[in-house]
Amino acid sequence: MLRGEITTAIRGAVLQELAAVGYGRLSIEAVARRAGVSKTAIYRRWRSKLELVLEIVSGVAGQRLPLPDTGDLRGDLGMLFLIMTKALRHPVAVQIIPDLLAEAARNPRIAQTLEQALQANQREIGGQLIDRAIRRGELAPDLDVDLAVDLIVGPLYWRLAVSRTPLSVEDLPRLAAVVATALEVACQPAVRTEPDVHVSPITATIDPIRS
Amino acid sequence: MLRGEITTAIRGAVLQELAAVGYGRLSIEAVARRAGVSKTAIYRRWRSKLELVLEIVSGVAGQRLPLPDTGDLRGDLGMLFLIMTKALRHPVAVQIIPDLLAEAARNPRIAQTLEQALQANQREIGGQLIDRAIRRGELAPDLDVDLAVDLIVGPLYWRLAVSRTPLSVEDLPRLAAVVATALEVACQPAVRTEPDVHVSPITATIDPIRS
DNA sequence: ACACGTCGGGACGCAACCGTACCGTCGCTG
DNA sequence: CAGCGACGGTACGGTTGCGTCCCGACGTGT
Repeated sequence: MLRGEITTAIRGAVLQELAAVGYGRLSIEAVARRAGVSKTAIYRRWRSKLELVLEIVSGVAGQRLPLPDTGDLRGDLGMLFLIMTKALRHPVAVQIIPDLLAEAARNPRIAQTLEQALQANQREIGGQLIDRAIRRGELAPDLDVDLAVDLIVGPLYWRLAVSRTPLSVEDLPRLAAVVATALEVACQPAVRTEPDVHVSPITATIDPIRS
Repeated sequence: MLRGEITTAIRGAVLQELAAVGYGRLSIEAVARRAGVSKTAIYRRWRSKLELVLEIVSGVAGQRLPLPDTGDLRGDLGMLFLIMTKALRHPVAVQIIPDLLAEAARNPRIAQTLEQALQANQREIGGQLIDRAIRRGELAPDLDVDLAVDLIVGPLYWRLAVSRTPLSVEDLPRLAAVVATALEVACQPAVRTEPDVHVSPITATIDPIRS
């Protein structure tokens, strides 16, 4: 039987090593060194570096966390942003995720695993959030979901994982409000560039809630 | 005197190798092999792998391209998105940029160089775009610039470099319109969650244009 | 208590890469 | 035309990591 404590030590070491040097430079020896374990212990558990990383990462990223229903789109968005911020504030996660995403562009198996773990999870959450809003009447049913996901995830991911400019938690509701408004407008193709609209798409979308 | 043709070959090989294996696995020998050049030729020109990459990347990324003034915010955004899309469609660029951004999180010198090259350039463009809109009266002068940049760059970067879902050029104007609306709303802290507003922030922001 | 099976640790051969020292060649200059 | 200086290419020792093999230790079942 494999000793669980050693398996755990390896998992932790992989994540730390992944954050420290990235997938490209990840070496089994370094993992073993960091975990205080022999290489054999690793090779006995995983066939290769790729499977090692895939199994561990999908294990960590695959855990689905439920998105509580706050009652309205802005609240749901704020909640989602809070969860995302919490996750991407972990120095290990914020280091690993962009690295693996970059690596996924060249390694199909990594891409596939991330798709199944992270993005499926996130798309489920995003879809959930959007579906709720549609059911509430906050968003149009024919909303472009891809565009909506980009609008929801893009700005916060950019800020936290790419730009890395400090972002306080108090800013999240504002971001949520702005993104919510953008989403409400996104399903109104009539908006365009004409400033002639007097009944704005926002009120037009919000109105059904009150009726 | 150093032979320019060899220097050029090295530059190209570095970019290709960077796209193929990433910064972490980039090896001088592989670059020399790909360029059809000896290692000495490289070491004679650059002290280390870091300086090699920094110099070449900043050379490529540092070229400032002007953002034409289309007359209104939506047009400017569409133009910016077109430029971004064009840049991020290059298979080499879309591979290198996320990789270096991930690497920048652990290597301060890379972070600094990217900041100076890419982000300074981009912030200049973004700032230019925002300044113009403010001067036109499309955006409020007290706009949160950081938030605005996140809203502008985030969605498209996410779509092109992370999610990598196909995105046709025809979708860009729609994205531009949505982002523009979001920006217009972003400076109206009164919006919030109350659906009681009858005069929507959009028309409130657009109105000054017509006056 | 003993024998067996399994696990972890260290060692080994092999390959890739680093950075450098040396050597032949080319072009410029007087 | 001859000499000099700088360039590019090859060869080398050292390091690191890969994947495997063998051995000692430990626990278990009878």
